Amino acid sequence: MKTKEKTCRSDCPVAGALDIFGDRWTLLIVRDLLKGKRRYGEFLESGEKIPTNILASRLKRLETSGTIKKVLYSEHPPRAEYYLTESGQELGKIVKAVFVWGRKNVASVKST
Amino acid sequence: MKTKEKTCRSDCPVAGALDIFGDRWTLLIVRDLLKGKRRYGEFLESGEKIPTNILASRLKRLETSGTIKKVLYSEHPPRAEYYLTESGQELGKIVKAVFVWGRKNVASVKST
DNA sequence: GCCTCTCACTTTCATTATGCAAGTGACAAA
DNA sequence: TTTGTCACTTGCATAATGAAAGTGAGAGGC
Repeated sequence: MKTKEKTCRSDCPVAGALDIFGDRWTLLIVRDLLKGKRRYGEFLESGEKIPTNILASRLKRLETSGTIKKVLYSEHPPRAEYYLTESGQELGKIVKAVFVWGRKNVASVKST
Repeated sequence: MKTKEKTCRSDCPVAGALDIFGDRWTLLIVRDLLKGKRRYGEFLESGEKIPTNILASRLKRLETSGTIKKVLYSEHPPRAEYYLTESGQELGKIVKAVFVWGRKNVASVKST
């Protein structure tokens, strides 16, 4: 019955996907996960310097959408590591394609 | 000499690419271009109802980055059509991958 | 026990971006 | 002359972003 949890912009899969990762930070987190980063503090260390509140909100959104999974490695104090789910791995392929595209087509990056 | 026009977030190609299309609208315009849409008014008709000022700013950014090209089909009054450049076509492949990912992994879209 | 430190966030708040609506300029048609 | 269309631009209220400080749950040293 409940097909949609909230009013969507459209029924287009591209729009739906962008509602999950259509911003300047989310795919950078996926990139870091592909690099093997697992913990909150590690994501903060990346060169782009994501603000802590943004990181927290994006991790939450990725988890809610089933793209990543939060796994506790300590109960007391609560400490967690983040992993890509299967759909997250598939999103990883897109991130790799974005990497290739950016290396070839972004002016400020082409000139290595 | 002038390697970067402005301070970038990092030298990562993914970050550079997201500075061009990392938002909730830009890839929808590319999607529409893939569908054969060419004119301003056509982009406005899409189901997501992009605001006119956002559309104008995104078209400008895509043109500046060399992803699309604006071609006048009338001088007086000035009327234009937009086309994907070569790098835009390559970005189109990513949009198609996003479509496939979204259809498979976005809850509000899966249930068709 | 007490103090300091780390990790993983949360909160605050000024700044920026978004998005709705109305306005503008250049014509074409009636 | 009036109306209409296309492609934007402008104004403004609201929402998102981002810098920085704060919080809570312990761990480790003395």
